[in-house]
Amino acid sequence: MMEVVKILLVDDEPDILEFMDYNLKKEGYTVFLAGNGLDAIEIAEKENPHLIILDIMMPGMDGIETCRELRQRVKFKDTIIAFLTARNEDYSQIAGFDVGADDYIAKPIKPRVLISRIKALLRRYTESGTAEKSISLGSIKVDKERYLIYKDDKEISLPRKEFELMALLVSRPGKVFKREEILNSVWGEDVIVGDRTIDVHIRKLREKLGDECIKTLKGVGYKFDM
Amino acid sequence: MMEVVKILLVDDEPDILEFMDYNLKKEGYTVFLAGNGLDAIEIAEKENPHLIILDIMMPGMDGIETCRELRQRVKFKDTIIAFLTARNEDYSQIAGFDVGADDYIAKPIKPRVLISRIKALLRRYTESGTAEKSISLGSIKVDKERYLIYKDDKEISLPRKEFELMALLVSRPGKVFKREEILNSVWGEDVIVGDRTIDVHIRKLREKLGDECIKTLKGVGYKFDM
DNA sequence: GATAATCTTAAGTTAATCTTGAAGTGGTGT
DNA sequence: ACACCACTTCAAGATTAACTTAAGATTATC
Repeated sequence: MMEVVKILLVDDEPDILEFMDYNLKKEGYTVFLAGNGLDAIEIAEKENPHLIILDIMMPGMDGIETCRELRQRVKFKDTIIAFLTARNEDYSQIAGFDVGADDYIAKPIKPRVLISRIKALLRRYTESGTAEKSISLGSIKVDKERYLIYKDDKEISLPRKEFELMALLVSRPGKVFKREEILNSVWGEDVIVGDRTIDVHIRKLREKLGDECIKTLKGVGYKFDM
Repeated sequence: MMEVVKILLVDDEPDILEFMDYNLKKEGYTVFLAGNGLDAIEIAEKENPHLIILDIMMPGMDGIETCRELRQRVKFKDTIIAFLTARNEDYSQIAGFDVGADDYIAKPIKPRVLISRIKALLRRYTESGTAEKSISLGSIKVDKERYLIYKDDKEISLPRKEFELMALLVSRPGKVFKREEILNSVWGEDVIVGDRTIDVHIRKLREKLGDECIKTLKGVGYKFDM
């Protein structure tokens, strides 16, 4: 199960933000707020929300534009994006779906309807199995289904052991994995390989993904950290 | 593309049925009509519609009840069911999602919104790759009904195993299928065949469809990718 | 039942990936 | 400053999985 569900709300009207924020927090969601499209993208980049709710009508970059912008980054390929729309905005709704939105929610918002919709969206997300299949952190995304790493939207294909090692490190960012732990999960309990093997694989990863992201803790192990 | 899309409309008000019928037929959908829940189930059983739009408020068996009834049959597990709901029917909407509905559409219905919603629903269906009859990607199209592959509009006929293997890979483009998974879905759980068998079938596919489209991930499996 | 098509296997070949040892680097403690 | 230790780096060699081919087994078709 998903531990913490992060939702990013984007609307230029503070009242609406506050209202939704209140209702969603009450349900136990972690909520982030943005008042415009640019802020939204920035926060999304940092927080990797599971769901983004975008108001269509906003000054500056509108919801549709923001959505298009988000969808261009692989990182948000699997993020659920829903539009918030005032009644009678026929055209916007149509354009919205073409831009890759997953749903739209009509204003005025009724709390129970809102919650119900969000649950439905998240359920769909979880069921499609996307959740556990890919993890993204900062500019790096690990897609276990495709066996691909994305770095700054560039696709990087890694050999099996390297990929599995990477996936392990990324699975708990910041956690230090002892060499012992790494051996057990990537190589298996009973496989005997020398210590150099890990080093070399780490080196290959650093070569391909940049030196910064994997840190060495001398005498302890390695950790993934941005 | 899906050849014929069948939609079943269920409402007790003939005006609404006629109105939606007109608009959907204009878009090229094949439409069936039912005036109540029982008829709806009967027609659904016979026609296997891709999408069922149910009015919530109906005399006798209401939309929610009908939906629950439909969802109990495996046959309709993957059918998209949407509710038609009058404004302010808060409670109904919530109950609707719990019953396994995929969306709801608010009355009064506006043609463009209706069409847009339906397209979005069908797209979601297509993308999740559920019970697809034909899938096309780039220059390749797989028609499961006719057991045919088209490449650049050229018809290619494949032997059964080859076709099924191809269909499996194409069903989730980009996903890496492990040899184990391939064996289970193409050959069956309990059939024992050597590992080389898969290789050979893959080779045959590459021979006929070009080397590029099926990629090998050594030690993991194969994936279809354009 | 004969013929053709398809499927499976075995064997040799090729290529990607993994592993290792040796030499290099840098920090730490005495 | 020296020695030690753990990690890094490199490149050679080992290993493993996949490719290829052809032949035999099986299945469908007439």
